[in-house]
Amino acid sequence: MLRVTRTKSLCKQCALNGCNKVRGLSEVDKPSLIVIGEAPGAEEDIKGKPFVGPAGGWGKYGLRESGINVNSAHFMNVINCRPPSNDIASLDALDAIEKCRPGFEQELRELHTRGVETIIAWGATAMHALGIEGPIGKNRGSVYEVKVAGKDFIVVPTFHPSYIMRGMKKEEPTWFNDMAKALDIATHGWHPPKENFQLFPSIEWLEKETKRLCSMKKKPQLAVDIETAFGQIVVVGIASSSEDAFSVPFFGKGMISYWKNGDFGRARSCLSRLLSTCPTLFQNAPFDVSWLVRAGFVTLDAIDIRDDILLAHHAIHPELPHNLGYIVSVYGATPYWKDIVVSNPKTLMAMEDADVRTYNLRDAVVLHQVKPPLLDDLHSTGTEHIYRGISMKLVKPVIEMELTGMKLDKKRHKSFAVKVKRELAKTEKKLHSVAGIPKDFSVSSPLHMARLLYGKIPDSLEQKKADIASYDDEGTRKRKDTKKYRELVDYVKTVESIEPLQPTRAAVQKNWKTGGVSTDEMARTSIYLASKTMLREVKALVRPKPFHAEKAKRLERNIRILELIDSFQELNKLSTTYTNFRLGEDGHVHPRFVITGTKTGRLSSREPNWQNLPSADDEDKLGAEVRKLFIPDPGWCFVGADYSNLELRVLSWDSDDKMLQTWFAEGVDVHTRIAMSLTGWPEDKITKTVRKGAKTYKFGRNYGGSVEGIYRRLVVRIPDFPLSLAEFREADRRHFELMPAYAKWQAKTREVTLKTRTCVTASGRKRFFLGTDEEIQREALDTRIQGPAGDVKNIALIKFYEERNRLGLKAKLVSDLHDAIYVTCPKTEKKKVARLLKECMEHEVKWWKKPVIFPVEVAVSDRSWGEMVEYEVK
DNA sequence: GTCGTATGCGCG
DNA sequence: AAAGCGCGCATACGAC
Repeated sequence: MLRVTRTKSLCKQCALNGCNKVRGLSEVDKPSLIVIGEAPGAEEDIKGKPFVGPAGGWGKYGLRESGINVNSAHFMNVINCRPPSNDIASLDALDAIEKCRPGFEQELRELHTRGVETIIAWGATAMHALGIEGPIGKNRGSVYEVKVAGKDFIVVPTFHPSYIMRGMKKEEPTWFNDMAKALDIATHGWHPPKENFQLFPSIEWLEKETKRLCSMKKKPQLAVDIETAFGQIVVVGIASSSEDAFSVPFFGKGMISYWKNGDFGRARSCLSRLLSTCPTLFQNAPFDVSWLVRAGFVTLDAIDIRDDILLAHHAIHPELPHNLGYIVSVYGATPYWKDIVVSNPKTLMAMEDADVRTYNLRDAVVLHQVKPPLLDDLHSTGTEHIYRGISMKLVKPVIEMELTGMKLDKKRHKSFAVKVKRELAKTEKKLHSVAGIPKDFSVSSPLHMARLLYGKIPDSLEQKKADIASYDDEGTRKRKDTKKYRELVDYVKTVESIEPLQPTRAAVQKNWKTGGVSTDEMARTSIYLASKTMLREVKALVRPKPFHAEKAKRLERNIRILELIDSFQELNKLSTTYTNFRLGEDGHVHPRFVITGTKTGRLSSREPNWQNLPSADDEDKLGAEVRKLFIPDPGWCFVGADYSNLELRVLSWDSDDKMLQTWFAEGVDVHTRIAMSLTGWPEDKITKTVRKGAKTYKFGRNYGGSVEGIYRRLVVRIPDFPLSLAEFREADRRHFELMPAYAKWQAKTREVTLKTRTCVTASGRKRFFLGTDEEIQREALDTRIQGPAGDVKNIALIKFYEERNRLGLKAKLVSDLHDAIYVTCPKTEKKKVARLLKECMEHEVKWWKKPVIFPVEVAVSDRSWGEMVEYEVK
């Protein structure tokens, strides 16, 4: 046992004056590593031992989970005495850090002589005390060689256990990893990566190196990373191992060309040869490769994209962040380097060439570093087939979608924009003039809206008023002729001049997650419906009193305002989101599709998000125009196909629910059947409203919604839904009775999720949940449906890409809408492509040895995306 | 000014 | 006590 008393010489001058009450401690004479925290807490103070309180308990749990023998660690703090109310930032505590320093160093020296050199720093205080600057969030997981008290130590900073204890469970796996890394260093020693970088190649050197790499018998895998600025590739970094890398620069500081005269062409040939001869490795290949293809350095066909670190990490653990800095902090050895460059092109081009290229090559070599441990994890988690069989194969189809894009009908877009803006201005004017809403009222401001709906005064208003008052105080020297002052005054004036709706009878709706008031469409609709009811009641009075007329007037104002606000919201959304698209040189909009964008395996889309454009369902709405703005190239057309009821079919198949399966097999309308099963009514009694209600119910229930929660939303969305809550509960009971397999599937999913805190889909995707018990049950229910549905479509995307290549068709993939795929092709190919798309999408799935096919419906258009018409495939 | 968080809303 | 899931984007707002 080792117990270290720190020098007491400075204790008497220390503000805490505890005379190092809680001394560093290990159970053995020769500990294997050192764990440093901040300061003793209440419990430690009483017992006189470090890490015996709740945070200490969590810390030891973390150590054990990381494979560390708690008894072999030496526990110590930056200071040995408890700061008042545990406040490490207090002046007294800061004083103590200084006064305890000699003792802190003495303790580390003592340990060093015993051969202990590895330190886990729990939290920023310990990290800073060891001379490592910066925030813990960025530096955690990196390995630092530091000199303290004249001795060399290896430090791995990570989160303080109290941070994890306070509920940051999402960081827990990262925390374990960091500490396991420290254990590995304590056991096997620290071998920092070497960097053999060529930053300024001559053309001769580049050609020689290209020849050497490309003529090797076993072609080396090249890690590739690019930097871009002002629409140009500035440098391509290529790493042939975790230590050796070279730059292929094109521009230097200030966008000055790197190559002179004809050497650019020679450099370009080298790059082309490298990229089309050797297998490659990327962090986010869709980004880099689409740049490389557009720059003409390689074709999509020629490049062999063998691995992608981002995709691998996502397949292993979709919940975690996937940026390279994070992945390297867990799997790699290079200390955090991402502060070197900011994404701003101006700043990038102001940097020294050596700095930019070193950063770029570091991005490349670390890919080799982290690849082997990532492949191990893919193997041990059983997610290799997701990575190799789906994610990697999606890379090229996804790049193709981005490169293809869709042509924007400029003329139509212009008139659409004008129309939306005109309607918006009209609505706004009415809000001001007719409904008496102040001009500065912002529909997008929840604070304004809360004042209007509930008369709620924002909490921040008092502070703002106090601020204004402080301008009047003498001595503050605050000038009133400033923009800031005017804004304050205007803000208060606006909020106070909003006359709240009344009477409303609707209860204030709370946001259950944050406790704030709710001002969304549902809350507004509740008030709207209540106002309508009250108005009817007032109007129905046989002998109304004079104040009733006043009341009716106020209610009419409510109704008017809420109607106008809804149409304003709708138009505002259209105006801000869809009247300004960024176009490529080809006049196309080029959205990106992100393979790692979701936790379930769906794709996500961005810049712009192609997956949430208003659908063309409601012809009367202006939103229906948006998809019509996108047109095929001259002589080309669109072919699209969507799975019918994909998620519900996945559920019926995965749960083996005979009822649903029968309905699907018979080809009847399932939502009508569900409505019949809920109500017990015959088919002719199922109105559109009831069917809509049944659909809402089924979707909500599938994803873990409660009967009450679903009903609460349902009555607002479908005001004339005929069932009472009691009847709805009864319907729910009946529904589950009718579908015992579905009920069992849900129960089993919940049970397994709670027990394992993981979820495996039929398609073999895994999630390792980090949320609360309640959250993760709902997430698991959703993932088991959404995941396989996404993968059915992912596989179709891959199949189409491959088959199209095999057949040599001109058709190109355009878009992915979760349950639909859109393609563009010459009109002459329409028939072939329609058939091919249907065939590829209706592939047989054999997961869990239960073969199944999910049927699709095909549609085509020569005109626009918004005018697709059904197409019979022969 | 820039950033992160909250809120709301479009889609499946 | 109650809470449907998965996204991206626009705006507001407070902190730096």
